[in-house]
Amino acid sequence: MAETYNPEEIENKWQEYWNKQKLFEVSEDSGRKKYYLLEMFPYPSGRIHMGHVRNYSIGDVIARYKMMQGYNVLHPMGWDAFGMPAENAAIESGVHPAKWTYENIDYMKKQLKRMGFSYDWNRELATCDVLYYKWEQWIFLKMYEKGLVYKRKSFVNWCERCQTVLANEQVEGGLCWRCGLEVTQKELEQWFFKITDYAEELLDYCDKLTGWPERVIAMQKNWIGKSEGAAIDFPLEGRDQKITVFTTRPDTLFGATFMSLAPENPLALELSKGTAQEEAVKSFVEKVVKQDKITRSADDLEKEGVFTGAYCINPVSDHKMPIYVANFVLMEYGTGAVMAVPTHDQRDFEFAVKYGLERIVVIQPKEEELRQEEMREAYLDEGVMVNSGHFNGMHNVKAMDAIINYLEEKGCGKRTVNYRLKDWGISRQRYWGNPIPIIYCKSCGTVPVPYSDLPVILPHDVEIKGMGGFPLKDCKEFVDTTCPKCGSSAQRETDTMDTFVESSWYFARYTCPQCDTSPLNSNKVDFWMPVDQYIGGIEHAVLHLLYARFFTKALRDMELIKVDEPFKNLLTQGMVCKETLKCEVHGWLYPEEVVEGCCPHCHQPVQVGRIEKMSKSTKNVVDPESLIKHYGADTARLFCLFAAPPEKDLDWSDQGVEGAFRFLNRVWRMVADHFSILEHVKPFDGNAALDERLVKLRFKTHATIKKVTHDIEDRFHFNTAISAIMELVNAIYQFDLTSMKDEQELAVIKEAIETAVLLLSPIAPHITEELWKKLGKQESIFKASWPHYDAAAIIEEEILIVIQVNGKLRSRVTVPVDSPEEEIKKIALSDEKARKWIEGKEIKKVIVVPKKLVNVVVK
RNA sequence: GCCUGGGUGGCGGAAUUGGUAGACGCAAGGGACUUAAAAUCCCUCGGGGUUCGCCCUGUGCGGGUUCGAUUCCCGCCCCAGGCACCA
Repeated sequence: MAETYNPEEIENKWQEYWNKQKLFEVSEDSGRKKYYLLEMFPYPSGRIHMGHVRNYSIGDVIARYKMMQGYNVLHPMGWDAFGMPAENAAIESGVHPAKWTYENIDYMKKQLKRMGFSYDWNRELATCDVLYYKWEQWIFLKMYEKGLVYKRKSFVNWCERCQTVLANEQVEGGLCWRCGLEVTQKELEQWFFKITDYAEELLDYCDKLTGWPERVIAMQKNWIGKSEGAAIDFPLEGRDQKITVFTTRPDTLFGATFMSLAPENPLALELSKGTAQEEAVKSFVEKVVKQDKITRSADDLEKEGVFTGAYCINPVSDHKMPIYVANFVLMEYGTGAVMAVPTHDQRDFEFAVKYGLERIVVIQPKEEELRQEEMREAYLDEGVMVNSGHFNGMHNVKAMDAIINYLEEKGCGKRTVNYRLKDWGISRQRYWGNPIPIIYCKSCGTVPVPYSDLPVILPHDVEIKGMGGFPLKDCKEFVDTTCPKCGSSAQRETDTMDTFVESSWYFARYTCPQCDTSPLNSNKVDFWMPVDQYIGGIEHAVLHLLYARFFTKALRDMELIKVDEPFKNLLTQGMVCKETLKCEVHGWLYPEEVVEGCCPHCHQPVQVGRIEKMSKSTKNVVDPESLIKHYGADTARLFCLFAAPPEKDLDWSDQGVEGAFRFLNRVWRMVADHFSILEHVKPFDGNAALDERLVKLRFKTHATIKKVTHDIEDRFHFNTAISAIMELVNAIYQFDLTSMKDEQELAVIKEAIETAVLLLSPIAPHITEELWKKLGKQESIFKASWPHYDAAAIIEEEILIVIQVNGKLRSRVTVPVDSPEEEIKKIALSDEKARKWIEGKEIKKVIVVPKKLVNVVVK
């Protein structure tokens, strides 16, 4: 009896071998074509999860496949190591974030190694290492020099009890996630990156990213949110001042009967000052500004407002427009002021009805006549201009341009483009992040840290408390410094950078992770960039990918990099999901808790809930480690790749894993049970006549090479590639090797087996490496080249032709492949089964599709 | 509301350019091997009918184009994701 498949043993063995052979270490001085494959790096949370297993398995197949195709493959891995969980761990259990992070990295690195991924570990980087964040500070300073960084006041979520800033995702239903107190908005000085400078280019290049999924492009475009329109000035009554608004509907300008200001707009308080409205405006503004962002943006928020007591003048109609403060106007979009056209904007309509404001119809539809007093809602569609001075009678769409031209001539407006995209606020009042390299001096003001003084080292000994103050602010040794300009005592900036900053350039840093003379070594970065294939979760479709694109353009303009875009091709993989179990009383349950289908606490029957993303909170996670322990890394990889195509969500199935394991055992036995027979057989070289059975097997072998190559190369559809390999293995199993003596037969089978093993190797690298050796090979299977199909072997002499009558399948016949159309037609018409459906009817037409089918149309 | 995807057996999914719908796997059922079980191997497996040859029907729903539609077009329903008082 041959040895059985023991994944643990062989996986460890080959992982060590690859490591010793330095199989995956690459450099740029090679004559081979480069291929840069990158998967999104993980946050070192403690342990890898199934999402990582899936993401990195997909990447590893491509990396190994490209390697076997002869490419010089850069496949790095590292750690997105700054961030809040480390700080939370410190608050909860007193571990220092650095210790926590590095211990997690150690553990997760072991787990990744245990999966057998083909990383060049020499290039490993952790973003919390001084060497990495030093150069990020350098980039920050460069951006500061170029005017891409600025500081301004901005609102943040603030918890008064915890005395801390909260990220949007830490606000749960308007309450602080930690203490449950109502979250308020607090205005703080914040650092910003001027991503809006690149808005147009970021949008423009969306259409050039042909290797990106359409939906990601759509999301990015959506996020940038370009809209074209006009900026129009409204002079204030009785003051030498004006309000500028942005509108996409300049055609409705004659219908603008009042003005709405955002509560945050300083004009709101300014205009009401000294009027009877002052108090009302003040209390309204206070009330709205205090609300948290979630309550504020609720879709059922009642439209409310207050009159400011001031008026402005419609520049085209000279109409006197009351100025209101309204809770639905956003300070962040446009100018924080909106011209209100109640007849042609639903929000303005509702507001006007509520406060009894004037409505003037300025666009008339063709079908009916609008009367403002009968209108139940705003009219938003096209029509003809009315009540609009000399624009009357014009179609409103054409009038847009005409009105803007008119405003430009009059000097009270201009054509404008507005973006939804806002500048990127990067200030975080956190400890575990990259310190912003700025110094504040009483006499010199804001002073950037000189390049020669970098890095600004994040101090190790700080007290991390759950409540009150920012850890860095309380660290005197860090804060107190001297001004680089005048030498007098000064204070350091205590904000750290958003962790999205680190992930905005790590892909470039992988090309030269040790470089300490510059953020990027130009020879290396120019050799490897752009990333040929980037793989990661769809959850990063907007922010991370947009920021990384922005950084690449900014780095390009600093002449640190030559490419315009970082990622040539993008694959966004779906989530890993699993069935959930729920007790009506006790909530989510782990599968192992459930006793005979009942809740362990109340013994009520457990409901099998819907399939949801694996998550600790829904208790439907599967730990990769136990999976590997039980089945090995190859089975884990195979299952993840086989269960669904990468871009779709993957539904977890324990039986599916079992099936993947079963298949690997089947492959194992195919070789291991017969290797004494096969070891010294030379694979068939294609130079002799074979009997029919062997011709068919050879056909299958080479057709499988063709299909698997296509599925991996052009589609990343590993599930169909695997099923093709399964078919080949099934075909090989049709032969009884033990009783086989014919050399030619053995040669054809050996060719088939070697092919199956080769094709499977990027997917299940350990088992195939072992079997490759058993097949008598000396070198690693990953030094073998990817098989090419023999075109001659997949030429068919006879092919199956389908015979249809009136489009319905009636018969099948086998004909010589080169049969002329007339011949096929004749065969079809005389076919016994087909004749039953043709006889007694008039043949109207016969369609012959070469090599496919014949369709006889009868009446 | 707008923008993307998607809807195919009991389940995950195939069908690549308009040409045999359901590859491959899972589950289920049957059989072989075994004292027995596991493992393994073989067979069946959309629904309905059947004289076991086959026949009818079937890819969310309703139309259309075509010799022929899961695939293309129009209208609708449902699901998932993203965006959203964006002026």
